[in-house]
Amino acid sequence: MEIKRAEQIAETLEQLVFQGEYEDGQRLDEIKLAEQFSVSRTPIREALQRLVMSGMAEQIPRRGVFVRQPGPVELLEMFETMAELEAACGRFAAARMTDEGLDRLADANSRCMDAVEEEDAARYYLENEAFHQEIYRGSTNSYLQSEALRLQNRLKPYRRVQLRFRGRMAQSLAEHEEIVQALKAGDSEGAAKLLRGHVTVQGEKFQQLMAGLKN
Amino acid sequence: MEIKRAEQIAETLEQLVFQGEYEDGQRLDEIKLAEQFSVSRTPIREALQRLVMSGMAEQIPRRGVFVRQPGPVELLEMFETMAELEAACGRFAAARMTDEGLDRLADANSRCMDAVEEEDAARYYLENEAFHQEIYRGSTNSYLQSEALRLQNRLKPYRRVQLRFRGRMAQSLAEHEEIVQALKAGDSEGAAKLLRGHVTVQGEKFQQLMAGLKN
DNA sequence: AATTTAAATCTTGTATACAATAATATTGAC
DNA sequence: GTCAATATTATTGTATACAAGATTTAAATT
Repeated sequence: MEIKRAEQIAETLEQLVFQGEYEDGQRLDEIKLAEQFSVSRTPIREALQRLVMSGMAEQIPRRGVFVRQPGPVELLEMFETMAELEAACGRFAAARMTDEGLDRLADANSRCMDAVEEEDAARYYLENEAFHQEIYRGSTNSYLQSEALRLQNRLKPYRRVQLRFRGRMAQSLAEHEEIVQALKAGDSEGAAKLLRGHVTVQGEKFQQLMAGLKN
Repeated sequence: MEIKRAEQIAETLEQLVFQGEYEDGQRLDEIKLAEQFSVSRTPIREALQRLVMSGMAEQIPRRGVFVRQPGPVELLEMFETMAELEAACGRFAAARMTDEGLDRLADANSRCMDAVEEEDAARYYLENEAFHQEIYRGSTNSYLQSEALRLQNRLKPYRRVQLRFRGRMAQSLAEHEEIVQALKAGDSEGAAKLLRGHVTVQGEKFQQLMAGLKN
C-alpha cells in the first residue's frame, strides 16, 4: 500500500470498510495498518478516530476500535431516516427552488432517463444520486443538505444493490417524474410524500434482497 | 486546569466552545491548550479532531483548527432541520409508541407542567428536553433517535435563550398537550405537523431575540 | 522608502519512545 | 488435572523528538 497522509488514509479505510473488506466486529490493528500504509501509528489513529466518528467503527477504551457493519435492523432504520430527510428536503425545495434549480433537476432526471434507455445500471446509480442531490440543494438549507449528503453517502453501498431488481430502474424513473412535477408545482406536501415513498421503497427492496440471500 | 484524558478534553472543549469562551474564527492553539490541560499535544489533537468532526470547528491543513460558531443563517437552518427530525420522530412515534412509552411521555409532560407552575425556567428547560427525548425514543428507530439527540445537543445553548420570552413556557406546554393527544390517538400526520410547528417556533423566537439584541 | 527575497521562527503533521492497562501464558497449589 | 495467582507479552494511550510547511522578520536591492 502506498504512502498517504491521515486524511487520505481515513478515506481509504472508509472505502475498505464499505467494500466489506473487514467483517463486523473485526479489530482494526493499529500496528498492522501502519505497516500496510507504510506510516506510523499516529496518522492511523487519526484515521481510526474519523471512522469511529462517522459511525463505521466502535471504539472501546484501552481495547481498540472494531468495525461496525450495520445489521439489517440498523440499515432499515437508516433508510427510514433517509426517507424522512429527503421528504424534508422536498418539502423545502417545493417552496424554494429557483427556476435554475428546477432546470438542473430536469437535466439530472433526463440523464437518469438516458441511463435507463441504455439499461446502464451503473450509470443510473450515479445519475440518480445526482438527481437526489439536486433536491437536497434545492432545500436551500445547507445544513439539511449536508446531513442528507452524509447519510446518502453512508447508504451508498446498500442502495447499489437494490437496482438489481427487475424493472426497478423504470419504476424509479417514473417516481422521479412525479417528484419533479410536484416540485415544479410548489406542492410541498406532495413532494415530501412522494420522496418519502420513493426512498422507503429502496429500503424495502434492499430488505427483500437481503432476506432472499439468506435462503 | 486539571489533567484529563483525550475524551474528557474533547468534552470540556465542546463546553467551552458552547459557552462562547472562544469567538468565531479563533484558532485553537495546540500548544497553549496542551499547557492549559497539562497534557501533551497528542490528546489535544485528538480532541480537536472530534470538535472538527462535530462541526464545531474547522480544520485548515497545515494551518490549524479554528472555532466555527454558527451564524444566524446556519442556526435557522439547524432549527429547521431539528423541526423536521422531530416531525419524523413524531410520525413514527404515533404509530409505534407502546403504552409504557406513552406513560413515560405523560410523566415527562407533567414534570414540565410542574416547572411552569413553579415558574422555574431552568427546570422547564431540562424537563422539556426529556419530553422531546421521549418522543425520539418513541420513534422506535435508534438511528433517527441518535441523530435527533445529536442535533438537540448541538442546539442546546440556543434553545435555552428563547424561554426568556414572556408566556413562552405556557404556550410551549399547551403545544405539548396537543402533541401528546396526537401521539395517543396514533395520528402520525397530526403529530408530525404539531412537532414541526412546535420546534419551528423555537427557532423563530430565537431569531427574534437575536434581532432584538442587535438593536 | 518600498518591495522583494532570504533567513529565522513558529506551527502543524508524523515518527518514535515511553507508560499504563488489558490479554495471555506460565507456574504453583490443591 | 484444574483452577488460581502471578509473570510475561501485547496493545492502547500519551509524551517527546523530528520533519515539513507556513508565517514572520530581517536584509538587500531597486
